Amino acid sequence: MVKYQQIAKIIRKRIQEGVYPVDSLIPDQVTLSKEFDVSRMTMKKALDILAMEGLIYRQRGAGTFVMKNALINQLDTKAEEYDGLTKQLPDKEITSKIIYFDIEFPSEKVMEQLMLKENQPVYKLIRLRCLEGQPYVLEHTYMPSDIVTGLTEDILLGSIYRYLKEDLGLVFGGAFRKIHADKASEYDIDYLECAPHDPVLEVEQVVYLQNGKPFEYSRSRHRYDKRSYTILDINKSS
Amino acid sequence: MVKYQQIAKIIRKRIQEGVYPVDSLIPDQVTLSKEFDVSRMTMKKALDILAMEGLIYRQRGAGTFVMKNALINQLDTKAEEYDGLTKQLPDKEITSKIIYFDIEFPSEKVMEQLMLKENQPVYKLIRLRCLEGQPYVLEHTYMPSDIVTGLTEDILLGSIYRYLKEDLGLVFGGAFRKIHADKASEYDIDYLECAPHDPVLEVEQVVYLQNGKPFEYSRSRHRYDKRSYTILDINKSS
DNA sequence: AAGTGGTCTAGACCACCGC
DNA sequence: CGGTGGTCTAGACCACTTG
Repeated sequence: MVKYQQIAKIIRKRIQEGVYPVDSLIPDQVTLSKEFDVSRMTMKKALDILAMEGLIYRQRGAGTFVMKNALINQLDTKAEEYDGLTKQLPDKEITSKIIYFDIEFPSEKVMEQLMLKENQPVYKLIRLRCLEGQPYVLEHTYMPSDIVTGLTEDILLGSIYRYLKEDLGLVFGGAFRKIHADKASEYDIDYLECAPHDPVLEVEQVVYLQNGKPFEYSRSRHRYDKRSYTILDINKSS
Repeated sequence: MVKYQQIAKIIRKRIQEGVYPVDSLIPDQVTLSKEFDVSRMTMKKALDILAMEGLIYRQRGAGTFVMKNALINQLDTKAEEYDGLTKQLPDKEITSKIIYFDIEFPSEKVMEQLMLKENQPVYKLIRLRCLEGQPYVLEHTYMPSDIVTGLTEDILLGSIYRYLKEDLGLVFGGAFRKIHADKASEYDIDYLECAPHDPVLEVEQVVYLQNGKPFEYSRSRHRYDKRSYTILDINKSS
C-alpha cells in the first residue's frame, strides 16, 4: 500500500474513533503533511480519498471539516456489487439451485447487450439463490463462451465470480445497471415462492471487463420483501 | 476552468469523434504532456477524469486504452440525481399538483433520518408530478423548517431544487438512496392511476448539504411501467 | 532493456475566507 | 492581510509489461 492510502487509513480511523469529532475542523494540510512527513500534494491525495468516501469536505480559505453524517456512512460495507452474492453476504449461508444450464446462439437482445455476432455462442443459465434456505433471487444470466470458458455445473453451484476472477484471471471494470419493479411471472411464483400479485424487484445488468468488453448480461429478480438496493452518491462537482 | 479539465474535455471529444478509436492505444502521457505543454502530473490528472467516467483504462507498463464501451456510456446524460426532475428532463413538460402541504413536528422515523429533535418542525408535503400530463411519480417529502425556509405553494408548483440552490444558496453534498419494489397503496392507485395489483418502484432518499446536514427525506413512488433507475459503476480498485 | 503508468517531492502561484 | 485549500511544475524513482 502506498503512502497516501496509509495516511488516509489513519485519518479515517481518527474520524471513526472521534479524535477528529463530527462537524469539527481538522488540522490544515501543511500541519498534517509535517506530521506524516510527506509533501503537501501527497497529503492532499490522502484527503481526496476521504472526501470521495463522504467523510470530510473542504472549503477553500476555510479548512477541512468532518462531515455531520460521517459515522452513518460507515455502516454501509463498501462491497463492490459485482463481487457477487457470495462475497456480499459472507456470513450467510448461500445455496444455489441450477434450473437451466445450456449453451446456445444469442438472441437479438443478448447479442446487442454483449456486443456479439450471431455465430458466437453464449452460456444461458438460470439459478435460484437461497439465503439460509429461503428463496432470495432468481438469476437469468448470459455469458459469452469465448470469454467465460469451461463453465461446469460444479462452478454454478458455488460462486461464478470467484471462478472468473481467481481461475480465469479476469479483471472487472464496472457495470451498468437498470433497476425496475415488475409483476411476478409464473416463473417467479414457482421458484421465489411469492404470491401471484406480489411485485418483484429486477436488477438488469451488463458487467464489463477492464477493457470494456461485456462478459455478463443478467436479470436478477428479487422478492420485494427480501431485498432493497442502496446507493451512496457524493457530489464531486463542488 | 482549470488546465486538467480543459485537456480532459479535448481528449473526451477526440474519443467521441473517433480520433482515438474504440479499443485503441492513445498516445502516452509524456507525448501528450508535450502536446498540451503541461507537466506529466497535470496530464495524468486529466486522464484520471476520463478513467472515472469509464472512457479509458490504463495498464501500468502497457499504456492507455479507449474502452470498448466508451461510446455507449455517452448516451447516459450525467444528470446528478439530486438536481430534481425539472433538470433531469428539461425537454419534457412537467407539472406538479400539491396534494398536501403543512408544517408539523417530526415523527420518530423523520427525526432519525433528518437528525432532528422532536421540537424542530418540518415541512411535510405530498406532490404528484406529471410528465406530459400523465401521472409519473408521487413524492412524499419532509424538510426541516430551519434549513429550508420560506417554502410556499408557488415554489412547490415549480422546482423546489431550483429554489434551494439559487434562492437559498444551499450547496448539495450527496444523497443516500434505497430502492425497492412495493405493492400499490390506495394512495398510489388514486393518484398514479395504476391498477390495484400493479407494483410500484419506490426510491427512498436522504439528501445532504455539503457539511453533511440532511435537508430532505423523501419517498418517491413511481409507476412500474414508467420509470427505471439506472446506475453506472466504475471499478476504482484496480 | 526500453517504455509505460503510478507515486512522490519541494516549491510556487492562485482563489477564497475570515479577521 | 494571513491562512486555507486547489493547481501546476520539473524532475525523480518505482512497478510493471512487452519485445
